[in-house]
Amino acid sequence: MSHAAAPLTARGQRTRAQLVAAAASVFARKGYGETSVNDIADAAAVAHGTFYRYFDSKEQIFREVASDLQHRMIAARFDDEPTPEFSDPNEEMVWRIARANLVFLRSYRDNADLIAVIEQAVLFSDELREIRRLARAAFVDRAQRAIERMQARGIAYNDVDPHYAAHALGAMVDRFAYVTFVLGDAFEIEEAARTLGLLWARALGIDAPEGFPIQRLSDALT
Amino acid sequence: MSHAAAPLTARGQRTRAQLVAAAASVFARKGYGETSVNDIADAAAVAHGTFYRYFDSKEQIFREVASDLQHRMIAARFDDEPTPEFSDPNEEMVWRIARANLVFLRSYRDNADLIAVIEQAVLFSDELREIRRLARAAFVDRAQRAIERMQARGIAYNDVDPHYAAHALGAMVDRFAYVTFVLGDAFEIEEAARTLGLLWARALGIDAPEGFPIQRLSDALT
Amino acid sequence: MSHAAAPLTARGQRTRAQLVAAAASVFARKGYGETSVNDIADAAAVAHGTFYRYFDSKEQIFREVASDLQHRMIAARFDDEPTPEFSDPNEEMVWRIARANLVFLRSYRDNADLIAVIEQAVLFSDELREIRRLARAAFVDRAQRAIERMQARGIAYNDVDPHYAAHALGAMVDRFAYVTFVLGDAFEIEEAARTLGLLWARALGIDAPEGFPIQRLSDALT
Amino acid sequence: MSHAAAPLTARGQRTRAQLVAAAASVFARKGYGETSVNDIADAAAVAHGTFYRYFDSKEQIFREVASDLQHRMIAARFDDEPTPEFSDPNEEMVWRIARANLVFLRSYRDNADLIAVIEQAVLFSDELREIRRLARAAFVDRAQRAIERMQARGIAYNDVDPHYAAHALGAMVDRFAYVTFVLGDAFEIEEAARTLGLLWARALGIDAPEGFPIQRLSDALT
DNA sequence: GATGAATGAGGCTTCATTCAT
DNA sequence: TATGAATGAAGCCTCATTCAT
Repeated sequence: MSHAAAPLTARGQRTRAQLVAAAASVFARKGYGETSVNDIADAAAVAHGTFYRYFDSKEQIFREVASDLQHRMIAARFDDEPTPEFSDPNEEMVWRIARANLVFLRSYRDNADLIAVIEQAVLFSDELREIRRLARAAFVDRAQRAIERMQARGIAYNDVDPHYAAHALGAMVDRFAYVTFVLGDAFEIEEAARTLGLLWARALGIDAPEGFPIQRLSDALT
Repeated sequence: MSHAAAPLTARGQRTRAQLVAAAASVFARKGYGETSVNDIADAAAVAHGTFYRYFDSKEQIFREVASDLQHRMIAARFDDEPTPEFSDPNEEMVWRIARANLVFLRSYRDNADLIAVIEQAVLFSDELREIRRLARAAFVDRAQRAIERMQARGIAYNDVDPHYAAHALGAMVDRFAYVTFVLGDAFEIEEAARTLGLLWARALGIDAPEGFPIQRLSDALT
Repeated sequence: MSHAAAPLTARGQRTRAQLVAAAASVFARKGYGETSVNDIADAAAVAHGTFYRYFDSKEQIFREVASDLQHRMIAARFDDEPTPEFSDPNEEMVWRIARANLVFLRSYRDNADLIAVIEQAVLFSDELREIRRLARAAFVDRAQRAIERMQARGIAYNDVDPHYAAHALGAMVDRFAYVTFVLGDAFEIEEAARTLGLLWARALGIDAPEGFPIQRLSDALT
Repeated sequence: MSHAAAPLTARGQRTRAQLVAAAASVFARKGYGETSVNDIADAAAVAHGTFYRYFDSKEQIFREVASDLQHRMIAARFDDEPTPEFSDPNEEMVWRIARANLVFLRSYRDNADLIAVIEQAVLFSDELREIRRLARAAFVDRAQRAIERMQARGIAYNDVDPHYAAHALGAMVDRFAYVTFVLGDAFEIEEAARTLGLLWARALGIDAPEGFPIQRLSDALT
């Protein structure tokens, strides 16, 4: 807070950005607890004290790093690509779901180390927990509204609460990504996106008969 | 060096057990990083130095605490209750799934604080990660085999890989519990078990028509 | 290196004066040790680095602030008001002494915070100690000469060394002011001046019989 | 506070005492601000961390050192020596006052360095200021009661408030000692005690004619 | 003249671990 | 077996001072 207000010169902004980038890298590599302010300053190639010109504490820079990542993750998840033409609307829906999953899995994979550290830190920072909750909510709310629309149109079963269902299915993808990219279980990413898409769609009651072709999915995103 | 092998007197065993119990309590309350050996010794009402007669390090006692919990969680998940009679086999299947979820959610809830800490610690201990992986595998393997049986009997769709599917659905329940009990999002536990059960069954293709009654579930488990 | 000699532009003089004023205020409020160069620069509304264009160190500006105050204190102590007419020369003498005390107590009160800080700093700066010694000497010498005159005229006892006595009585007033205005013991300022005046006069042997009226003192100084 | 309750073994008590002694010595030599915990630990010949087993902070050990000294000073001031026989009661009174001053000056001299540091620190520690106030009060109250008795018996003038007078005269001695032993002005200690005694007595109105012999004072105390 | 960025020495404190009793 | 004293590495943070613009 003491530093938030200071308008910075170009040089100052550069140094600050170096620190943030360095912090992201070091946090991802060593985790929150094992990272010292010294490590960050070293990685940014500035003197120890310089760190404190821009941040009050290790926790503060971590919040910034975490917040940045959340925003990038949300942006990635919402950044729609053009949808190819489908004759069958259900097919299109499954395609959309699977594609969203693929996008998410890819951006998760690209940031897995840092995500893992944030996941860890969420437990001892209320502020971070709130940031994380908002990021989750942004995604879950969207899914929830989609489910509500499908229920209204009779495409999805009406006997599940859209809020619960959206949370559960979001949790499925989220945790699958965690297990895959953080804990290192071996899954193939396109196959995972296809499977998650089918499970998700069918769980809601969307008619997605066996043998559904998901091939065009990866084609479209390569 | 390693204290594991030393045979202990009755008094020694008592002291050791005190330490483990105290550690579980303190870790749950303060997290791994914030817990000091001093805290544990204090909580166990033994002198600081006594700790090191029984454990080589803070990490070692944590592994023991974590391992204990995993075993209890696995045991809870597998500890089958008698199944009521069902005329419809699909209904029975959904009932089994939902009940398993309920059992899991309840044992998760009862240990949420400690689970959270373990989840955290998994990231900086290979050994802990392995313990966690095994616990997950025990559950996922079982689910996988169940899916394989259902696929073989034509109850479940054959176009998803049972391994992927089992992982994904396990992840769904796991993460849902985490969000609910650790991060504190407000979900009602029986409703969650019912929803997760339906999503799980339908995702695989099990015919679970709308309005499926799950009432008997909570009856059976109260 | 030394900035004292540099001739300054009008703007420079203004900045320098701002720094000195700001320093006096901050030192008074926070003490020497707790005041940082940053605090001073902030209070003067100049950039951090600007400070070092005018002063070599925190100690240097403090010496200037302290020295300024000493000079003002000395000036106040010597700045004679017109003496009212007295028929009794002893009465006049007590009046003079009491009035000098009152003047001193008042100027002490008005600068108590800063005086306190200087008192503190005297201990770790030889230069400051010397300034302080000179200020004290200016006052003590005057008192000493007055005592010598009174002894010569047979008004005061001759069996005390004027130097010792002047020091002791000066110390009395000085320390009384410190206890009152710095440490915060509750004394009423006019009553204190009256008491100190009587004690001072009688200590030297000046005939100041009981019930000496000091009323005109406060009248004259209001 | 965290350490106050711990009962210490003999070895622990030894170490603690070493630290206190070392601290007194270092504080006296370097002042409060310039003394680091490291300095104290070094002087006590213990490891840095050992300090924190016994004290929470530099401030805490300083309070203990200061408090110890105050108690010793008070004890010295009150520790009465046998009074020689006097034919003249006024002479005896002056003798008592002068002797008290001499005792005080001597114990001040023996601890001047540390007293100076405490005087300094009083300004930024409320707790210390309170300790100091109590020590002063103990002395002033005694003097005040003595003055009241003398006024009642008609030995002292009744037109000064005993509380003000006691404070003022106490301040005189206190500050004289400070100037002499801390700031280093050159005064001879027995002569100072004699002068202070005469000034004190005469200030109150005690009849102490010129040429009062104080010789027996130093004889009695050597 | 003024700015604010950068430096790095130095202080405080914690705590996992070892040791003497 | 238990105790609690001792250790010292390691981390966080401040701030007087210098430097480039």
